[in-house]
Amino acid sequence: MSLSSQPYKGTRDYYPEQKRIQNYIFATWRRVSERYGYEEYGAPTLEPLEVYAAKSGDELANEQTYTFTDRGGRIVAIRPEMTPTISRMVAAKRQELAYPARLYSVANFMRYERPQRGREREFWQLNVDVFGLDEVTADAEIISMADALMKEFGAKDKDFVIRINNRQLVNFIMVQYLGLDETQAHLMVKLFDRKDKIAEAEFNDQATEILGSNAKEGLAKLQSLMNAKKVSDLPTEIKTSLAAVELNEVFELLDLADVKSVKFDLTLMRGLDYYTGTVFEVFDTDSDNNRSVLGGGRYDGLVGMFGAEPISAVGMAQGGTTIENFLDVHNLLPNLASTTDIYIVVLGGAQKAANKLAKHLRSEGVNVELDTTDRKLDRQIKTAVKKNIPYILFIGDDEVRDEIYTLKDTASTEEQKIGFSRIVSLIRDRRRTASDNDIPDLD
RNA sequence: GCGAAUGUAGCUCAUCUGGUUAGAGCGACGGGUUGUGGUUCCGUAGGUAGUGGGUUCGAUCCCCAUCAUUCGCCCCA
Repeated sequence: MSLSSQPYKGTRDYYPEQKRIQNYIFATWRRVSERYGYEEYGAPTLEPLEVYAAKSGDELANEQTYTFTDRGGRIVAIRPEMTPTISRMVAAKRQELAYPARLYSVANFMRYERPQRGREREFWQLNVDVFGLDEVTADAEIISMADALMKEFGAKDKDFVIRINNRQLVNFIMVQYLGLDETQAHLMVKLFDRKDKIAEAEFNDQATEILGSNAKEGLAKLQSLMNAKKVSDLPTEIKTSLAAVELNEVFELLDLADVKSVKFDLTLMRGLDYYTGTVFEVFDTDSDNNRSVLGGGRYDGLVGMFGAEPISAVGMAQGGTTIENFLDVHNLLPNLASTTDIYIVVLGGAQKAANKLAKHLRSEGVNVELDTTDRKLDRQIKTAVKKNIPYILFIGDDEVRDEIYTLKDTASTEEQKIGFSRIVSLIRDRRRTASDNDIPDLD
């Protein structure tokens, strides 16, 4: 019997070509996070299941989590998200941390779901969170970072839109304005969430059903709500509520921060139950990839779940698969070269000298792959090209004698005769330019 | 968890309403022209048609099951 070479359902193998892309995404995540003064942390892949049960939402905790029972009878979950974990970590060290605590992580997660575009069972995610700030400046900072992150990936303002809402504003509208009871409010929230996916008539039908005896008045109110493009367009009794005032401040701060692609969207909910204030989501505006590529919000109650005094929190997360799809659709994926700088092609009987040269180059910090196969020249070159190695160095009898080598730029096919020390400085220069742009590009 | 489509060589696909040894391009590998690839010439290897059953004289083709992939729903990153 032979084993299947396919990866487990919903997971991916990262060969060097894919891993380069992933590394590029990770590097961009880290760079932007650190630019805003956030520091990286790590955490266990496993957590007790109950960490998720309370606040993540029933479906995520009960049906989408990989769980098993360990030998001590404990029910263990593979983390499906980071927010409960970082909240737990902050709660544990609440007395020692310096506030505001700005933290980020790049980590993998698993969810037991049906895989489809942009959604895998194992995925990697950036998590950025700030703890200990009650003020809306924190909300604005996180959303500004979301904008900066998209820009760092090369996106333009028109490529994405940041939809912003506030959970307390939604609550206020459901309870105070529409006068719904708990059950009705819950159903209405679900309906709001689905609004973009269904026709207007269907929305109205379902809204009528939920509203029951107040349908006529309620529908009229809903209509005026849906027409509001800005917070200030909302009916007076709503826009003077605390939540609306705060949301408006968030928009003002974003405007000051020059964040352009923002939009008030009363139907934006986000699925997770732990959000308590601002919620936002970055959507791709391209019709081929009309989906969320980043999301987040304020969740002031989660740290307090771990027995500590409550600590306010605002955070966001971006999935590696979704951003990769975004970059693909918008043609923003850079041409990423190998981490190997030079591939040495050996001619005639120069193998010994080539070995020595490789050793010298490596001792100067140059990444060198040496062809030891004695194959025909074109085969050796093909290997270097296929691996996307930026330079090919030829060494044969002439080169050994003169100590001047032929160095070929793989992408441009241009060649130069060059000595040892100049090769080293050339590679160093290239590395420096590459890290300035932070795109290890061939061009 | 629900619905739909798909599954033939490493990849992209053929195989004309079931009919003898399943083909092509690209790729891989080897060699030639004796120091230059992505746009040379010659050659070689590689498929129990996802898997398991069934119908039939005969199945890549029809039926059932199962696995996988893709696209939706649910949910969400």
